[in-house]
Order: sequence, then C-alpha cells, then structure tokens
Amino acid sequence: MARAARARQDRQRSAAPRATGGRVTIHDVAQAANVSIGTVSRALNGRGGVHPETRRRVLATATELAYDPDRAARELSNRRSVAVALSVAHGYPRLTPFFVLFLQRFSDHLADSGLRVQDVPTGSDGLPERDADAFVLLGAHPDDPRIAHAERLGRPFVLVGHHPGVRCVAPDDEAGGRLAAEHLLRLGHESLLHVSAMPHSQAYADRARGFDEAVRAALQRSSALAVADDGTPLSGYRALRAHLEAGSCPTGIFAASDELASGCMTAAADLGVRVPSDVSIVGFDDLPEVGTRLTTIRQDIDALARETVTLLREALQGERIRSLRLPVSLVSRGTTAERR
Amino acid sequence: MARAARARQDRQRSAAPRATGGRVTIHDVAQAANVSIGTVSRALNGRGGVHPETRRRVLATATELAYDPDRAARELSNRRSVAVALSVAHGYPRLTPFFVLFLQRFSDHLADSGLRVQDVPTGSDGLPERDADAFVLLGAHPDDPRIAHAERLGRPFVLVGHHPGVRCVAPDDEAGGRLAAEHLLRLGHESLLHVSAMPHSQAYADRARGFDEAVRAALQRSSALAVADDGTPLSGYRALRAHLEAGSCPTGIFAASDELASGCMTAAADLGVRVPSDVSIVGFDDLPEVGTRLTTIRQDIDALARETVTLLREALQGERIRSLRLPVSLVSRGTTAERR
DNA sequence: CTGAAAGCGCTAACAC
DNA sequence: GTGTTAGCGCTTTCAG
Repeated sequence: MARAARARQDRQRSAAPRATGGRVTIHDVAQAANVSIGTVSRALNGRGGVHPETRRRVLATATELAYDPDRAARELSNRRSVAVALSVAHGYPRLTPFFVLFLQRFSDHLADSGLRVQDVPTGSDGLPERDADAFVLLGAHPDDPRIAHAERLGRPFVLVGHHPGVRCVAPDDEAGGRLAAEHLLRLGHESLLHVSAMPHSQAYADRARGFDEAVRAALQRSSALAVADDGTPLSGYRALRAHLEAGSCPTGIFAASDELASGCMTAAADLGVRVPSDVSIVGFDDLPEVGTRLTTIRQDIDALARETVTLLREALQGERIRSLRLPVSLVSRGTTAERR
Repeated sequence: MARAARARQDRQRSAAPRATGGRVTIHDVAQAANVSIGTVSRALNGRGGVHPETRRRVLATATELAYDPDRAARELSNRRSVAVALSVAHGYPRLTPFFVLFLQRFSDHLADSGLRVQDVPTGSDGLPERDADAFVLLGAHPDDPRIAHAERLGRPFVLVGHHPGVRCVAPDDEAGGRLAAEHLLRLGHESLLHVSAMPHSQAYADRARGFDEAVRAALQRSSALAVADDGTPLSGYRALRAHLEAGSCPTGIFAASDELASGCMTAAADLGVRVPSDVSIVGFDDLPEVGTRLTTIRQDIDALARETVTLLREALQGERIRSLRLPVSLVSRGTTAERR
C-alpha cells in the first residue's frame, strides 16, 4: 500500500484530529458521520444515490461542524472548464455600488461552487463580445437582444430581471415601489415626487410602475416625475434641484435608488429644505455606504447573487426552468416623517 | 507501481499531448524544456538552486507556451494559511471606483500567487479589527496608527502610500500634481484653481503639493483652492459651483481626481462655462468610466496592485525592505486648451 | 447505496 | 542542480 493511501486511511480511522490548520475538511465530516468522504460529497452536492437517512445525518454533522468546503479544492477538482460570462447591458455603468456589490457576491458564490466568472464586455450591438459556456445577463431591459442571442447559441443562461419563459431572478421592484408609496401616503403626504433615471431599465421601470399604481389607487392621480440623467447622486441632486427651483414643493419624495436619494438629500440641504420636517425622502436598495441613514426599500443583494448561482447551476445541469422573485421590505429610518 | 504514478510517468515520457482541456500545465512546460516539473516550479518562482541556463530555458519555454499557472492549484498546494488582511483607513469609502478597481486587481494578483485576501474592517480607533498573517494598508495618512500597530504585532505589511523605513508603494502623486500644473501653465493659464478633498489623505496632499510648488515656481504665487467635502463627483460639482458663483473665474482647473473633475465638468456646463474654451480642466487617475474624455494624469492601478503583491511576498519571505514610487503621466484629451 | 481511490495542477521536502 | 513524489481538499468514476 502506498504511503499516501495509508496516511489517508489512518486519518479516517484514528480518532485524532487531522492537522489541517484548524480547517474543517470533508474528512472530518466523514469521520464524524461515520461514512466515507465520497458519500459526504454526494450528500452535500445533492447527487442522487444516497440513502435519505444517511444524507440527513451527513447534512446535520456538516452544519454542526460548520463545514465550509474549500473553493480552491473544489475548483481544482471540478475542472469542468465552465466559463461563466457575466454580461452587463450596453451602456450600463459597471462602477456603481450596486453592480460592484453584486459582482463581489456573485463571484464569491460562484467560486464556492468551484466555478469561475469571466467578465465579458457587451458590444455596441448589445451582445456579449465573446462566447462562453454559460451566461448571466445583468441590466435587463425590454427587447433585450441578449436573450435571443443566448438561446440561439444554445447556452444555459440566467437573466437578472424578468422575462417570460426564461430562467430569471430579480427583486420585487414593483412591490418595492408600492411599499414606498404606501409609506409616504400613510404619513399623510399627497404632494408626491418620483425621482427616477434610465426609464428603459427594467428595474427602474418596475419601481416607477409600482409607485405610480399605489399613488393612483389612493389619490386618483399620478405623482410628479423627475427623470435624472443617470443613477448617480450628482444626477439625483441636479434633478431635484431643478425641480425645486422650478417652484414645485413636494412633501414626499421616492427616489428610485439610494444613490439618487443621497443626491436628493444634498439638494434639499443646499436649498434650505429640511429633511424630514419639510420633505420626506425614501430611497431604494439599502446600500451600505450611501444609504445608511435613509428610509429605504431594502433588497438583499447577497441573496440575489446566491440565487443567480443556484439557477445557473440548475441551468448547467439541464434542470427545469424556474424563476424567482425576491422579496423587498421597507426600512424606516430618519428621512421620513408625518406631513406637518 | 501505483497506477496513478504510472499514468503520470507515461505523460511525461510520451510525446502525446496531455488531455488537459487545452490548458497548458506545468507538465507541458517541463516536457518542452526537457526538465522535471519540480525544476519548472523552482525556476518560475525564483527559488534558488537552479542552473542559470536551465532557468533561462524554462522561462523561455513558459513564455513561448503562454503558460499561466493555475491559481486554484497553487492555492491548494501552498496552503501556507496566510491570511492577508486588506485594511482601509477609517472613514475611507470603499465603494469608490479607485478602491474597487484596486481591490479587484489586488485580489487577482494575490490569487495568482496562491494567496487569499480577507477584507478586514477598520475600527473607530483606526486599527484593523482582526489580526492576520500579513497586512496591506490602504488610504495612508499622516500619523497612521496602523503602521505602529502592524510593527507591534510583528506582522509583515505593505503600505500603499509612503512612510520612511517601511515597505511601501505609491504612485508619484507629487509628480502628477506638477505635471498638471506644467500642462496648464504651458497653455498660458495663470488664473488657476485646485479642487481637492480630504486634505489629510496622503494622496490628495501630495497632489496638491506638487501642483502648488510648480505654480509658485512659475507665477510666484499660489493658485486658488476649493476643498470639496469628499472625493465624489457631487462634491466636486458643489465645490466648483460655489466657487464660480462667488465670482471667481479661473481659466485652468486641476481636480485632484477624475471623479472630482467629472463633477467640475457638469458644474461648468450648468453655469454656462464652456470646456475647454472658457476653462481647461485636468483630472487625476484616468479611471475607465468616469475619466474617459478628460485630460488627466494617468496612474497604473494594475501595476500598483501587482507591485503591492510583490512587496507582500517579499515581506512574507523576510526579504530586505524595498519601496517603490510608480510613475504617472499626462494624458491629453479634450478638456484642456490654450488660454484665449 | 456506499467505500476506495484516481486525479485536478501545483509546491516543497526529500533523494540522489 | 535536478528528479521524484507526497499531499493540499475535493469530485467522480469504479467496484462491490
């Protein structure tokens, strides 16, 4: 018997803990659950052919031991050479907080599954410039040419957004807009303004629709609308400033993102309008650095990234198409108050 | 002989290419250079004990074959359990384009070396909240408590910035400021404004100093200064707008970052000041999305990240302290012109 | 349904 | 100075 094999054997047999530098490995789980590492792997990855009771036991011990599979090992072993392309819609900025946060989480979860991202630029024709084994489409918009493109290529893909008959996942933007409206209305605000941007973007459009429907249901009329050049704080600032300088004085503002909202906050301050006593402001996203003090609609970016990876793995394994809509919720902080 | 061993042997002996899915591995290089994989590894990693001629040959074949070491394998094999902590100075934003770009490049290069980052938050005392095997200190500022802290801990560390007697790397911010001044002066501008932010930050301070020194040398007086609240476009916008509305009318502006510069561009446009015919604007960084049309001082973020990793590895191996200052250069685009 | 072991690409310790 | 090989943690045949 080769020395290596014996060493491994010893490890599995002996009660002494392995010297893995504190890290819990698949061997530890196997030993604790009294099965082989192969079984642990199968159980954990949902591969068929494991007795339900065994699977349960393995899963339980894994949780108990706080087992966290090593991504390098997984990647090395998988080596299924799946190149996952992350495609961002043409003209969509990539250095925005939301995108950065999503990308970080997404690569993390992907790496945990032993897969690797490949950031693929979108050409001016709106299509990904390189082929890949699988696609993740970000920045969905109506008549997105990338969907047909991925289907034509016959590649598995996941759309972050929504589209009939396609594997997709997205936050419930429409419900978020509704939540914002209801919150503002409940506080007695009737002079409402919606600050938005990039109307062709599915996310912004959905948020606006949800907000508008709720407002119309309550007040029998639409709110005012200010469309910023893009989603940055500066654009939000300029949009609100122009609106206020034109003489309007809303008491409730729903900004379609925290970034826009943060620009609105500054504009209000610069024009001597106090928040929340003069005007209430609701944002969207609940981003770490920009929206920390805002009343906002929270969406779970980490969950979004995680589910994207799940759907992607399902796609890779040829499973049935499934779509997800992730819940959002209102986080009430200091930027909204009752109408005076 | 175990089957695995034989298979490996066969691979090395036979002329047939390995079925590695197209990927060039260390085996391919070894075979082509007529040495063993061990020697290839040593040669490539600069470990001593390789004949100069052999090393040369290995390096050459590696380049020729476009060999790109697999990071997962490297990481798995290394497993030196080095936890590299990336520490950002307290109060320093992490969602800024510069930081995001640096972080991406840095993790990439680190992963290529088989190391792994661990993003460590900085407490309100200005110190990293967790211990680690090595530190990278970002956002250097005078009297940075983290330097003494890392030294006290006896941990190897690299400062992105500069400090006597410490392993550090930074772009030549001062030279960049000088370059901006000289460019503006050469175009005939004498009514100058410097838009800066966060004066305690080493980078901003150095850029300001370089600019000021060059201006004083030429005009025997300092330029005007506008300090923005932070480094964002919105802050740059407000700073310049306030300055212009107060009655000043500079013909040459040096913004300490592309983000600030982009805000300045918008402010100028909003106030009917044309760029570059009425005013010339120079930025700093040459960031992909924000500074694409700006005349700016270019710094190489990828090189900065790469050298940081190099210094870190040197630190880990206990080599002599060495410090780097990376060159910057002027990129002339459409936002500067001769004074009318 | 489960265990054993090959092998992913690489580094380092050990032989010669 | 160079070759050989154990082993990093995991997935996946292949036997039973």
